Amino acid sequence: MDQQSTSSPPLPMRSLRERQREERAALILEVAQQVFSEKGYIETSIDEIAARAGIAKGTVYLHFASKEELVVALFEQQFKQFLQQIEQILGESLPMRLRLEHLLLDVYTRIQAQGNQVLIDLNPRLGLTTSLINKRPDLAAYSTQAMELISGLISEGQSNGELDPNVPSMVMVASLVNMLSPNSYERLLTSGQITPAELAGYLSRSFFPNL
Amino acid sequence: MDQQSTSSPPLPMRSLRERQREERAALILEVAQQVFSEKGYIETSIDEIAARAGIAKGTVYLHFASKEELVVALFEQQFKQFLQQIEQILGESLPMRLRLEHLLLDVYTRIQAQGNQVLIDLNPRLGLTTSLINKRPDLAAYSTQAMELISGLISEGQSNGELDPNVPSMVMVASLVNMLSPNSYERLLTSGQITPAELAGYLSRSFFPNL
Amino acid sequence: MDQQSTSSPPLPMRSLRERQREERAALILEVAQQVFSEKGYIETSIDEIAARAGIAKGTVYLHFASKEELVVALFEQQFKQFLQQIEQILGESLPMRLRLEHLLLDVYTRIQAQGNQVLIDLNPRLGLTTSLINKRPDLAAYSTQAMELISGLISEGQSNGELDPNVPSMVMVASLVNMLSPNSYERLLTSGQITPAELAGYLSRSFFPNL
Amino acid sequence: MDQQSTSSPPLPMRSLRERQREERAALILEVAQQVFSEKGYIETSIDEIAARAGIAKGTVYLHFASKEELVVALFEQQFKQFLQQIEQILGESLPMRLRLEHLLLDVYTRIQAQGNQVLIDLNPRLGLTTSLINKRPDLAAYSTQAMELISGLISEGQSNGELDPNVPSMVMVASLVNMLSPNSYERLLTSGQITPAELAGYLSRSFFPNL
DNA sequence: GATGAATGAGCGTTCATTCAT
DNA sequence: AATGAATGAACGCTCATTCAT
Repeated sequence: MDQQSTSSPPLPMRSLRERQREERAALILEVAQQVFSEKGYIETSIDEIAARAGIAKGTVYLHFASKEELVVALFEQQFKQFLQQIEQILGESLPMRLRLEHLLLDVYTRIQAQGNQVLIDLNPRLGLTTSLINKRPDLAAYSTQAMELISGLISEGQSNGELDPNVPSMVMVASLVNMLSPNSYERLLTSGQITPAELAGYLSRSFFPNL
Repeated sequence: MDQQSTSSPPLPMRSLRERQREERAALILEVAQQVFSEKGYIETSIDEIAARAGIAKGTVYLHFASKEELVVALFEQQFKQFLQQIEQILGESLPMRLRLEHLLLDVYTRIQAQGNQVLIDLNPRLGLTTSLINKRPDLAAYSTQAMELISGLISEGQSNGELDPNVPSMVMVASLVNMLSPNSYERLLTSGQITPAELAGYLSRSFFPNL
Repeated sequence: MDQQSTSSPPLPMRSLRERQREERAALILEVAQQVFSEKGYIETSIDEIAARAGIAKGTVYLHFASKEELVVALFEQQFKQFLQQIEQILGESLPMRLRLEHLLLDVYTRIQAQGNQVLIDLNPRLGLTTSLINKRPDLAAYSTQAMELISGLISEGQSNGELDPNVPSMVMVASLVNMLSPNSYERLLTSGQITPAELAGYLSRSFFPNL
Repeated sequence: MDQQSTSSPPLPMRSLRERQREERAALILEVAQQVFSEKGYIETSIDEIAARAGIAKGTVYLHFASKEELVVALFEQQFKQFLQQIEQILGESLPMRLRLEHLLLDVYTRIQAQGNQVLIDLNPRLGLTTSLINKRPDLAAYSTQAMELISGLISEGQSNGELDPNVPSMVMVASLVNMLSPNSYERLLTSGQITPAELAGYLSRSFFPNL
């Protein structure tokens, strides 16, 4: 009666299981994100992630082979989302300045809402150590891709006169990236001293002094 | 009669031992700086610091009461140097813009030479955890002092027209601090893509768009 | 529908695990008692307890949060047993002398069988340090309770003429407590030179010289 | 002038040095006694002994080969004193009861003045562990010698009718030894609830119920 | 002889990972 | 699949002992 598993349609069964599996993985990632943000990579224990997710410690290992794999999966998921966001915003048919401002606004809004989750640069705020980063050079590809998107935007701005062509684009890119993985900005935002829109506006102006 | 019998100066003896002591402490700090920079606070073991310094583990504890005291001593030493540097540069009788440029140049030169050691804000790059920082609220005083110096510079620039008074000074301070505890800039500098002077010049210009 | 699917009793499962858990804890306590008795608190290492129990060091910490908690748990377990024993014996409807003799007999029988485990007074034989004892003033309550029980017995004996009312009761209590946390008596017993019954009889007689 | 050491009379020189040496050793023993009494053997560090004696740590090792040798020397010194004291008191031409009372009075007076220093039985109060004691079986000889002295006294009392001959002498010896390495008695004395003379009197009476 | 800096074995404790159930 | 008890390597720190000065 209860052992009929092999004969009935395996597909729905499978996909149900698979869906459940994915939900579990997503839950773990979500909880992991929170705990990593709060405590940093090293001080976060698998125990705490499991406890907050309401599952057993061993279950985490059914989905992620190690703590390192877990943080890498999290990084990839978030970076992919971030890349999509950049691509979408940069693809809008707006003047370059407005697209930049949109991007900053978006990032800062999220930071104010839930702390910095952008993880650009394998966000050092997470306490990711150089040694871990060195173990996964493949992850640099994401960073590169983001840099290229931003580079393209900068170049575009320099060709059409919106940006000063005398500043090397790599400096502009670096400045922008710095604005996106912010240290001191975060404090301004989370302390409520300034709104994301205001901050985005002011910083955008420093990119477009003449506008 | 029986106490000053040797007639030779007892001071050199003392100062020799003391000098050796200080050299040891300096060596430990130097090695600790390196390892903390490479691996972050938590992943750095006293064992490794001792091994790299060529001394025994116990010897570290003759100079620093705990790992925490070690990192705090390191932070204080570096921050004091940094504050002196800021004070000296900001006190020069130069237009505000040149003093700013000088400060950036100085910081970037050091970063290029030896990696970021400025540690502004209990540099999260070291992986210093919130819990550690909360245990030593006294250290926040250093940060405050630096912020005030920078704040003063910004205000001065806004009053004499060198800086745009319409941007809130706290945003300008945050931008400047961000430039001083640099994420992406570091890569540009250590990879040799740009010189400190160039970078300082370009970034300064973003503060003074009209000059 | 989906939760009680297995139809078999979930309780046995639970209680099985719980039983195993308790057995482990009991095993650890038992081994700890032995090692503490042999070496004293400070010289006993968790490593040795684990090794003798045939488990890993970490496993000890699944049951007791720290070495201190372990010794406290051991103390409480034994003192509770001891208090129950005193209360039961003192509650018997026998002449005071016989109850006293019964108590001594009981204690000495246990000492002969397994060494002194009474731990009265946070037994200094364990090498429990003053600093540890000071950290847990709550444990003094056990001692107080035992002293009060014994005090009551002595007072009773003095009122009904079984004991000499001219000796201050505190001296009698101290003498009796000394008999219960015995130094030299232990040697007599464990060396087999005397039986518990004989020792109890003789000592009882020194309390009741006229009977 | 100051290098005439080899030609002049070496004897006084030697004995001076020797006397100084012995004074140093005595000082160390004295301080060690204090610290061991306060903290127990294991929690006492050579560092603290040296510091309290006002000498360098290494100097302790010029006089005692190890921490264990130090505590053994201390034990021997004190036990020898104690044996002398027993011998002297027991040799007095007094009725046995008064000699016993004298002995108890003497021991309790010292306990009240400075805590228990008798160290009988390698006093477990010092936290001396069985393992240490087992390493030095030779020390048992002191204990044996004291037991024999006390045994003689007891036998004498039993032959001349002062003590009940029906109680085996070993029980009486054990009781007496228990009184001399006192646990609960110490509290009575140091808290001032009773004087040494009173305590000695009451306990003596329990040995001589009919007097 | 005296010093005290240096040593390094050893301890209590944590936690990523494994595995029997 | 899910559990969570068990594991054991690794860490921060202590302190008896040694040894260059």
